[in-house]
Amino acid sequence: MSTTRGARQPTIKEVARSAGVSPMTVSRTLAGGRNVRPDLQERVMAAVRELGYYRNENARSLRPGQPSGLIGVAITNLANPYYGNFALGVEEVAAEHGRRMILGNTGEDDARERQLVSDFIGRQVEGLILVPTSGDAAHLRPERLGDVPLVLASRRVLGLEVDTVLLDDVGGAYRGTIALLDAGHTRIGFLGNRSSVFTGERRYKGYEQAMLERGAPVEPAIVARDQQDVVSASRAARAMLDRPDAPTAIFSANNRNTIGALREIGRRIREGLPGPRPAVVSFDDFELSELMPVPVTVIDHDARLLGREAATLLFARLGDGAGAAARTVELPVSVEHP
Amino acid sequence: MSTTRGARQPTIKEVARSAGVSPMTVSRTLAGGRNVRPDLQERVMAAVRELGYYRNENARSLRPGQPSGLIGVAITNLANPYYGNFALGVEEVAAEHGRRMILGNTGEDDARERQLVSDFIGRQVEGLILVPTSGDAAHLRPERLGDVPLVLASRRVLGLEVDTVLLDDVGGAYRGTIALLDAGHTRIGFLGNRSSVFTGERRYKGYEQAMLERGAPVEPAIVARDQQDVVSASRAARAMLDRPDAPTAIFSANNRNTIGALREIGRRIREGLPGPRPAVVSFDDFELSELMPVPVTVIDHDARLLGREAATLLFARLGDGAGAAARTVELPVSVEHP
DNA sequence: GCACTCTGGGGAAGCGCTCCCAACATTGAA
DNA sequence: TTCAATGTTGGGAGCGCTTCCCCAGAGTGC
Repeated sequence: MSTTRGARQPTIKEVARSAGVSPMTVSRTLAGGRNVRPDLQERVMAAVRELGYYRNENARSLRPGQPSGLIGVAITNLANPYYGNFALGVEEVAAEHGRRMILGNTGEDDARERQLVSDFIGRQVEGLILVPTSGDAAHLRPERLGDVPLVLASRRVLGLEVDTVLLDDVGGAYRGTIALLDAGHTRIGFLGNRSSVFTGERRYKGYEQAMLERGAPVEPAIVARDQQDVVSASRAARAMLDRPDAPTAIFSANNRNTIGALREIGRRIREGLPGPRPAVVSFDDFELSELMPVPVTVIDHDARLLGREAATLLFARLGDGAGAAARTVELPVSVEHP
Repeated sequence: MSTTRGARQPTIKEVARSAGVSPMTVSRTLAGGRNVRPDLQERVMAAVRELGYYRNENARSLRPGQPSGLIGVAITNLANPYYGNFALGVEEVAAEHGRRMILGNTGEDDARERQLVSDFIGRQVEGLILVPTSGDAAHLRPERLGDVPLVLASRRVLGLEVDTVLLDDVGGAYRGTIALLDAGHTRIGFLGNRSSVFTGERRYKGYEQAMLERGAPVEPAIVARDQQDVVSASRAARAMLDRPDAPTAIFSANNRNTIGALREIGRRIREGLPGPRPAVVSFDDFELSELMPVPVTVIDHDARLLGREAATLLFARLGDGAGAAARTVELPVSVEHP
């Protein structure tokens, strides 16, 4: 009852004494019970229950060759439901392999990423899964990581030849833009991440490709590529729609920009402002898109699947595929019309 | 260059040999460098960089009294952005205290929760933060947890006297319902979790209290309390709205039920079905609520803050407040009219 | 009856690290 | 010059666990 601090966790020795056997027998029992008489096993298990014993996994993994059972995962923004789903996918596959996940949030800060990776390795993780920030990546080079395999998700890092899981960003953005063009739009605005963000660049490329192919103008005045959050996205959409030659459609390269754009469009409708009510294509799904006051085409993809795929690549490398060449998996996206 | 498996991480001994000092000097240098000559420190750091050495945190925490630097966090649903934000809040505070977070997802499964807790303790976490599932909680009793402090978030566990962070569920639900009644509604439907879910029960209580107080009828036919996901919520809303005496307003006890209800309402509007277009009060915020075709009042609260608060309670207990009585913090919610 | 194998069990060592203590060097004061 | 105090370094031990090795005893085949 008294939860006095320092009532240390019981050790294997105390279990052994309580069960009247040697520590070795306890260890063997907990390891599955090979070559231990059933009656002794039961005495051991009773002592374990009695004392509330938990095997010290850290001490266990100290022994070389003994895996730690941990996977280090660093994502850029836990508050984004997309990455929450991603982490969930990783966690599912990790659990299937009996591994636990240590999760860190980088917030797009590469100093924080370095710190996380270093801590992960210090904790003897068996592998790393990262949504990399766009900064310097010296700490991800194989000679720094030693033995620990790395899988990148969502984004690639220049000059780093490792397993990677990507979306079909270019193709999805292309097809989404084509959908707008097919609907008769020619002035199509672009909202997206800055070009140093891998997906931002790729999705812009898809947009640009479609526009050029159809001879539609890519006008700098209606291309905004520096919004990372909803507020700045809203502002960018406002500036665009305030112009006399406002676009009649908007391509948004990610969830945050979509929400920002729709907020601004909603405001204009509520306040009865003049000007177009632009159609929207959104890379990334969001809930209730069908209830929006303007038609929204969604370029949908499955974050959880992305996480599962990343974890699958990692465990493949932890298994047989140790020395194999780096693989890149590109997951398809679907364009869903309103 | 060759990443042969088994190119083991370098140890403190190798660093010592490379720097021409004893392992002790390396250890001291890494611990801050007290009582180590600056020139030796530099030689050590150079060797560390050269070899790509990472201190083995597991071995380090083996020594009794040495903290592991880990906090175990288990939440019920990572895919829910609400819990993603919660985890983010925990992570922030943990990072401020130099701790890392191990995150697990229970999926409302208490067997999984047991397993996670047991693994966390095996990894010598310094503390636990849990959004508990509603099942059996024997594994959370202090005699099972020994030394490891526990903080519950969002939900309480019957008969467990531990630090807890809650929302003002009852008050929020009460005020949200009152808002509907004030607007003239009397037939107000209820969508929520089953009553074994702590928040589900509390929020129903707030609704009921407001209804009874104003003499409005609480009719079983328009009270649905068993939806955990969007699809079943949608179905429940449909059944309710298909009735000849359909409610003119709906109180939704959480995000999932809100989304489901609005999907159904949107469908009815699009398809031009007859019947009321009910006003909605939603416990839990969601993005773009201002763009909905029916007025939505939001009972808003800050998941990230909830996480921060939970972590703060935990670190208080890890610090001075070791023996203090269990505390409960109830965070306020705000009712935001459309 | 004997040598052999097989099973169940214990002891010793050591994983990487840090605490404790001893040894030595250096300094300032007496 | 001597002594004590302080600063700097290294050696030994042990954290909890498991792998390797060995031993006792039972069973087996001849």
